[in-house]
Amino acid sequence: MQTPGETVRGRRQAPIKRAPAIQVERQRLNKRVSVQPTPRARIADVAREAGVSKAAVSFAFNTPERLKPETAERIRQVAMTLGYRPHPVARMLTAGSTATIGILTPNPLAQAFANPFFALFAEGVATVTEDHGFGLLFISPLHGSLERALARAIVDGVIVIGLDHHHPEVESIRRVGLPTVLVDAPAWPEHGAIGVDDTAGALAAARHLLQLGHRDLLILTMEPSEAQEDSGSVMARRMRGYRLALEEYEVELGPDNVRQAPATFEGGEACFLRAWEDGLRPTGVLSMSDAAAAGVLQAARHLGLSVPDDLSIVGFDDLPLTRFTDPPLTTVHQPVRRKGEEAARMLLRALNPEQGRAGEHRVLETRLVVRRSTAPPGNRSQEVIGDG
Amino acid sequence: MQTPGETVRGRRQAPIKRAPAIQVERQRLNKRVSVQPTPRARIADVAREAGVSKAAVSFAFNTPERLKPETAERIRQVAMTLGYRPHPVARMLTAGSTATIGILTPNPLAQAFANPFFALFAEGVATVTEDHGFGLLFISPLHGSLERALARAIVDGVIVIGLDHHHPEVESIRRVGLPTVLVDAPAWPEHGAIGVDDTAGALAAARHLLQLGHRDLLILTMEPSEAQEDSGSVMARRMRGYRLALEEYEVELGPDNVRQAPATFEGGEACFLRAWEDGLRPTGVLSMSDAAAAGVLQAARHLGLSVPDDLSIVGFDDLPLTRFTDPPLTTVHQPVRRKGEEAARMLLRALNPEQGRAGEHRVLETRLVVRRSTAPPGNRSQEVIGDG
DNA sequence: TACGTTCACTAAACCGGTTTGCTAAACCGG
DNA sequence: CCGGTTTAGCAAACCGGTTTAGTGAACGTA
Repeated sequence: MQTPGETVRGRRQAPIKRAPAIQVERQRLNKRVSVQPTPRARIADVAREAGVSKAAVSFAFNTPERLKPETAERIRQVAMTLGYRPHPVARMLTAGSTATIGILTPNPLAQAFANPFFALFAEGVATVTEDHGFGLLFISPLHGSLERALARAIVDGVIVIGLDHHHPEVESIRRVGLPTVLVDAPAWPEHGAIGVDDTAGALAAARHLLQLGHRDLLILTMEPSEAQEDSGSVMARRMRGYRLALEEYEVELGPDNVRQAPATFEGGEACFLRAWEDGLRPTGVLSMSDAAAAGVLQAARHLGLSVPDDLSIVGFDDLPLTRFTDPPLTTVHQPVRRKGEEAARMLLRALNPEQGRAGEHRVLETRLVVRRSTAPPGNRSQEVIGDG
Repeated sequence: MQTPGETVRGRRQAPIKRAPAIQVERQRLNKRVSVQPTPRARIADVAREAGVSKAAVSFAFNTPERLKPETAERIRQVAMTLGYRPHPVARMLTAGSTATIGILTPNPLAQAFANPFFALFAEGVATVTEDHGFGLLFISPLHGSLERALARAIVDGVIVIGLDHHHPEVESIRRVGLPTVLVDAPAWPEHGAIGVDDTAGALAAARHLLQLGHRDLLILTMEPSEAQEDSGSVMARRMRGYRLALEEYEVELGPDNVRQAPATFEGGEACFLRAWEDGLRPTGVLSMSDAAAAGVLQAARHLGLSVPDDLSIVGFDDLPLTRFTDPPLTTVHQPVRRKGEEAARMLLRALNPEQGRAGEHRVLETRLVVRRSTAPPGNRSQEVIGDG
């Protein structure tokens, strides 16, 4: 009852331990069994089959010039019929590099992808990495733990987006010592970083509305809200821009007038509707994301408000979709795709230490793009809360 | 001159071969040198430092109950101070699984991400994979070769999207024997597959326009165009739906009236403008993607055409953005996100062969969603080409 | 005191490749 | 026919972990 092959007692992970050899043996005998999930051919199988050493097989693929042409050809032939492909993991172990870089986000991926901003950023990153032959792995918290996800991640380096000081994960990232580029995050001496001038952009956005005559504003911030006023996060920097403008115009902001909404269509829509129910009647909305701004547009339509006559809206990001909304959205432009490209380039540079300094720190520009979602305040819902 | 350690002659890949040990040694002596890119601590370093065997270190992390609690603690302590994290690649090599699944697309990633459809699909996939603790790797052609990209890819299985019979890569995917789920592709006996009823959706879309009275239609197909009429690809199936409706209404389609455009905003916009320049004056547009349809909307605005009075447009996909366009887009709904979820679930099932059959084949439903981009044809640009 | 267990840990094999050092045979000129 | 150089290919070490089989000490028991 206890065949020598019966040593299989490992956990479910590797139910066939020594078995593959036998499998392949059998498979070779009667053409193709393949009821099982096809035990992969290993280099040793190819070697045996071709009557050469493992080294020769390796050479055949990597440095064929070390072999007699016909030998190399024969080996490749055998490999093909066995359906052999070098096990990428094993290969990487000796190569020392994974040819993959990671994009790390503190939010669940489902949420990240719901904001077109993320896809656009990824597009930028992908352009560069693809060009250099790198794969792209998305790293997000697994079962709530970013740390665990990071430990599993098979990458040569990571691009971290949306992580501020308050995430305890920064420390663990730092500890593993993976080459890193931080995007939209507080600078970090030993790593590269890239961001945009959030404060200036927000300042311009707020000034625009104030200049038009708006005095009752609603501000929509983004998801992770803790410690808004601290200088670390994107949100904090944008908030500062808004506040600066408000101070210039000596406009007070009610505590209820700063609200947090996920940077998604639904998030913005729901948030504005709730504000409306709470009795707020702003004439202008400053949203930290275009996605949420588009949602507000939707909510306004739903409430029978005309944009921009009854309500002005300014977004942030200048995503492609802003040109399609009804009306086209006034927003703060930031070079999202380029941010992705630059981040990727910085990281690739950090991977080849000799060719460039790590620890670079770049800030790209923002600028206000005025479209048709903003206008001087109308006189419809003006007096409802007029406290000025 | 030739120290024994001077064997370093390998390619740039591993410039420090035997060096790390020395490095770490030095680092241990004078606190922290770290001018170099921080040579990672290996399990042997931790073992030496803690005065135990490699096995013990491994146990400390994976099966601490096999160690005396204080030993485990001490080891973990040492590991922490050395900044040790188990090399994920090495770990995977023995584990036999990578805890990562791949999404494979035949287009460059930059292009894929430019179509919101892709992000939405990825969102669906991510929801499921994340839940099961799997990472997500995007695989796209590296330097033009999908095959090479696939060979490098460190995944337990792949979800293939947008690959039809005409891509020679299918054969190579098949050969490596990776668990696979095909999305929107012709079924394939040994693998799972999932798609939607494209033909029915397209049929409904075309019927809708024809029923409204449109007789002069422009059809926008998607990127890879070869062999459109063959039944394999999504495009072919949708085309069949369109043609079926046209036959029902006995409407002829000029050869110029089927045009190919990338499934992006810009693609649709440029394509319609070109058609217009070529003298085409359709009253209705059938687009195989919402992205291109939104582009057409843009182009129409640019040309001073009012939608739907002068031009009716029907998209495909029912992406979230269709609700924000001006006017909201009539389109064929397909459950994109759910398609991603189901594909992921099928693949995960295929990875645990015992718990479910592979080779499943599902077809989800489509349905027409009428919004405000379609109406009976006006009478403005009617007679320009009126040949009926 | 001898023996069987359990405990706590180690040595060595292994995962599947790549790379190094070496050798046997072929080649080559004198 | 001999010494030196190439050529073609092999054996073994290695990458950095995990896992198995095994060992010595401590403990309990008769």
